[in-house]
Amino acid sequence: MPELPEVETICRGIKPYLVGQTVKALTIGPKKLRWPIPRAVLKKDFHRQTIHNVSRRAKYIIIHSDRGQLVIHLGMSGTLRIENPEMPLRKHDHFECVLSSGNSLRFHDPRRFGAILWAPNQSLLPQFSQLGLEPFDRAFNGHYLFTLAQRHKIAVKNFIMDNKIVVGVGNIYASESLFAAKIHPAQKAYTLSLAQCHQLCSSIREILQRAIASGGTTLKDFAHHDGKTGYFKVKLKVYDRHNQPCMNCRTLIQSARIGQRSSYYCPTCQI
DNA sequence: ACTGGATCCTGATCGC
DNA sequence: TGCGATCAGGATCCAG
Repeated sequence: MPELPEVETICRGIKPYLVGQTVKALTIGPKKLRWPIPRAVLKKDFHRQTIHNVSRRAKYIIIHSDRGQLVIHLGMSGTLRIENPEMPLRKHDHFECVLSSGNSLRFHDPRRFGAILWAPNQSLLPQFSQLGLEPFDRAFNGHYLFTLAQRHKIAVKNFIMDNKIVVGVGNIYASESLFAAKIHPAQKAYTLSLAQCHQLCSSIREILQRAIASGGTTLKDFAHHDGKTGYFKVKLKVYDRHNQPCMNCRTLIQSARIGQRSSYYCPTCQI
């Protein structure tokens, strides 16, 4: 479910509840997520640690302690909640971390595509080793995209969704960014001009930034929300708008499968 | 080295 | 109302 803006929003939302807290208890469910939860090492190394920061890399949420980092990925259906540990765990709650404040952090994920990992200090998770640039990194610019695009024959939509190129662009914001940049999603990456790459880069940044800003406004009551915490509705211009009029030119929005994912575009605005 | 397809799961929705 | 088919916002793995 969550794309980068949602993950960033959740990160900011849980941070004040976690920083400075000590891990008083861990409850780890029996089911494996994308990978098994490293129960033994978490009980040994994360239990009783103090959390001193919460950050994000790509769509991973990183909870920093002295001995290492708890790394959380929400997959397609994962959510995090701050709750009273007295409340019973719900179906599909796979992980709970009780804090010294009396709150608990709970990870809920029906589809179990998410992940909970442990990264000891001075180690690099394999999941992180191949990641491309953050979209807000200064090095992520038109030249960077243009250079990489030369080597790729895939559709530009798949290109910008490739984590080795740039992280955090999921299926929704890929469609939205390409609409903003007026680029057809099926255009082959290597045929992009430098100008298109510049445009695409700034569109991606702008779309994600706007989504984060809109998520920020819903942050206030983070701990009091239910499972929908952290999600927000952004005005999407093409995604899920098949056969609805383009907001620029009124042409009907088309949908197509590109790389096995549904894609939406305006056949008039996006050449 | 790059590419497309299969794959891990559950739940919501839709047509019959 | 019930039932099967289809689809879902992610990311990895593998054969070619």
